[in-house]
Amino acid sequence: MTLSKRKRKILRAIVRSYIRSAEPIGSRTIARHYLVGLSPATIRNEMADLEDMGYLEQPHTSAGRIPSQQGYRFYVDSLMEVIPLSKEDVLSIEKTLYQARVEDIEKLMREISRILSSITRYTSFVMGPVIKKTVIKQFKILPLEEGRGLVVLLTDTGLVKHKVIRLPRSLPKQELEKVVSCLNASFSGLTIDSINTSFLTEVKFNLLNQVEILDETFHLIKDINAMEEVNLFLGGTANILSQPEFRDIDRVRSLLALFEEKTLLGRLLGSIYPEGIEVHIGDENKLVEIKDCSLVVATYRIDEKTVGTIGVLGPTRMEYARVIAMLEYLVEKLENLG
Amino acid sequence: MTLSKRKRKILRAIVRSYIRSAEPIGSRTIARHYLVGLSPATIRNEMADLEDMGYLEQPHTSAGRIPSQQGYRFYVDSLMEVIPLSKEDVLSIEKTLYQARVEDIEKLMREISRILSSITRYTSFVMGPVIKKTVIKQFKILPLEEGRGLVVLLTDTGLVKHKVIRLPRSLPKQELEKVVSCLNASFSGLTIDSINTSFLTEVKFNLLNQVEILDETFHLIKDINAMEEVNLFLGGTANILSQPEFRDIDRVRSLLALFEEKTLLGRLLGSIYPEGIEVHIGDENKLVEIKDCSLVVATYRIDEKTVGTIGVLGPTRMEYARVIAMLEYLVEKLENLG
DNA sequence: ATTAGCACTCTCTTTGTTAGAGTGCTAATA
DNA sequence: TATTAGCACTCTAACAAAGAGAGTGCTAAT
Repeated sequence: MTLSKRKRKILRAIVRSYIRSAEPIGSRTIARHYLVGLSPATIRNEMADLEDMGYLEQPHTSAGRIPSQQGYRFYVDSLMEVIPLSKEDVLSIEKTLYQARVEDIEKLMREISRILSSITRYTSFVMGPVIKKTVIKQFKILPLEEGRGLVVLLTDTGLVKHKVIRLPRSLPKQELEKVVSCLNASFSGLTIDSINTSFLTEVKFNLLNQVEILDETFHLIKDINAMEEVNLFLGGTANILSQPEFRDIDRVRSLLALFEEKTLLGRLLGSIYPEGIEVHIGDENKLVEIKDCSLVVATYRIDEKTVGTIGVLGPTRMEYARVIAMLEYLVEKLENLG
Repeated sequence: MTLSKRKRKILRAIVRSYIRSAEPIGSRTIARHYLVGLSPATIRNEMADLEDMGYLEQPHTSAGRIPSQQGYRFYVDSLMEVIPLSKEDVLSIEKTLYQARVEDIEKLMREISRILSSITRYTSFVMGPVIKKTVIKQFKILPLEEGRGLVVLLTDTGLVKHKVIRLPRSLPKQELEKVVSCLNASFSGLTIDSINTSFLTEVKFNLLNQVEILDETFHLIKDINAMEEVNLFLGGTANILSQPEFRDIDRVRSLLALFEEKTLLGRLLGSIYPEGIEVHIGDENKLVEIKDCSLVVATYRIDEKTVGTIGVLGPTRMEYARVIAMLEYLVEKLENLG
C-alpha cells in the first residue's frame, strides 16, 4: 500500500492540523494553508481516496476529515519527523532536575515523571524494574529491640526493601548471623520470582532450628511477590481532563480508576520492553481502558542490566514527534543519573 | 437561633432527601412523604422562613429548596442521628481485612483507605504520623559493598526509613560503629523537625574526622524534612466523578490535581487533629480547592502516642451520618491492629 | 489531470413554544 | 390564629422549526 507523494503530504497536513486543533480539517483549509497551488476540489478527491484506503475518517458528511488510527500509524511510521528538543525545553528540564537535588533513583524517577507530564501535558509514567524479576543480592537482619528485627533486602538493581519481623527472643547474635549467612547462601543470586514454596521447604530443612525467623523472612519474599509492587510513578493524571476528547466524564472515569489501581497498569507496562521507542495507537493497546488512547513507551537501562520503562499516555491525537523527542532526552537523563 | 420542632423536621427531611437524590425538594414532596397531614402550603410557609433564616437555598424561583451550608451545619450538629454500621458492612470490612493479610501499618492504612472509599463512594484518606514530628529512635548503618552504606533510621512510631550513602572507602568497622553511636547519642530522642543546621554543626564538630559520612546522614534528615513526605494514602479518587455535583470537568480538575500533589493535602490534614470526629463543610475548609466539598476527619492513636488522621472527602451533600459511623468503626480497627 | 460550480447534507445556533414543577400571595376556613 | 385551597406567576427543560455555515461529491469544463 504505497501512497503518492501528494497523498502523503495531505495526510501529514491533516494529522498535524488535527493534533494541533482537535478539529476536523476541510479541503479548503488544506488548499490554503498546507498545499498552496492546488484547488480544494483536487484535495477533496485525494481525501476521498485516503478515506477509502482507511487513513481518514469523517465524523459526519459535512465535516472535514480526521485521521483514523491507521492514519496515525502511517504518520508515526513514515511521515513524522522527530526534531530534537528546543533549547528552552532542555534548559527547563535541566533547571528542574538541578533544583530537585535528585539523590536517589526513586526521586529521580518521580522527578522525571513530573517533568514529562508537565511539559507534554499528558499523563506520564516512569517504572522501575519489576521487583519480582530483580535478583536478590543480599539479606541483612538488624536486631531491633527485644524480639524484633529488621530484615533488609538488597537487590542488584540498587533497590532496598525492608520489613520488621519478629525474632525468637532467645536468639543469640551468632545464631542470627548464621541464619543470615544461610539465607544469603540460599537465596542470593536468585530472582524473587523464582523462589517458590518447594524451594523454600528445602532451605527450611537446612535451618530446622531457626524455622520461625525463616518463616517471617519468607513472608517478606512472598509479600513482595504477591503485592506486585510496581515501582511506578505516575504524573499528570489530571492532565487528560484538559484534552477535549475527555470532556466526557464517563470516558475519564475508567481511566482514572486505572491510574489509581497501579497494579494493573504496572502489569501492562511491565509486559512492554521495546527496543528503542514504541508507539501503541488506540486499539493496539491491550488494556481496554486505554483503547482510545495512545501509549508511547521507551526502555532505559542502568549499568547494562536494570531495565525500566518510561512513557506517556495521551489521546490518539498526540503530539507524537514531540513526545518521542522528550522521551529520547529523558531516557538519556535516567540512564546517566540513575 | 432556635427552630421550632416542625421546622427542624422539615429541614431534616430536606437534607436527607437531598443527600439521597441530589434534587431540590418541593413542598408537595415533603407534605406527602415526610410530614403527612400537613398541606404543601403550610410547608411552603415554613420553608420560606427557613430560607430567610439561611438554612435553605433555592436554585431558581420555581425549583424546590436545597440545604445551604448553614443547613448542613445545623443538620450535622443537631438533627443527624448516627446509627451504627449495619451487620453487612461490618462483615464486609472484616472479610476484606482478613483477606488482605495485613502485616504492617502501611498496608493496614492502605487497606483501610480502600475500604473506606469503596463503601462510602467518596474519596478517602488515611494519614500516618507527620514524619517531621516523629522522634528519632535509632540510627543504624549497614556497610554495603565497597564505599557505600545503608543508613537505617528508626522512629518511635515504628516507621523505618533508609537511604544509601557513600562511605569513606577506608572506614574500618570500629570507626563506623563509633560514628553510629555518636549519631545516636546526638540525635535519638529528637524530632526530625528539631534538628537544624546549627545543631548539626555542633555535632559535626565532635566528629571531625568523620565529617563526610555525617554529611550524608544529615542529608537524609534534611531530605526527610524537606520532602515533607506525608504518609498519606488516598483511595477512591475517581469516585467523585460519580457525584452529580462533579459532572463539570473544570470543577473536577483542580480537585484531581490536588490529589496528585499529596504534599499540599498532607499539610492540610496534618493541621487538623480533632478530638473525636470533625466535620468541615464547604467554606469552612481552608483549602480553596475543596471549598465546595465536605471533609470529615477523625484522629487515631496507637500506643497512646502515634497520631494519624483518617477521613473522607466528598460533596457537601454527603451522607454524614453513615460516614461518621464508618469512621468510628475504622478508627477502632486502626487503633487495635496498628 | 485539474478545477469551477453547484446542489446537497449535516451540524450548530437561534428562536419560539409548551408542559411541568414549584412558588408566593390572598382569601377562605377551622 | 394557624392552616389551607386556589390561583396567578415564574422559571426551566424539552422540543421543534428555521437559518447559517461548513464541507462534501459530482458533473462538466478547462
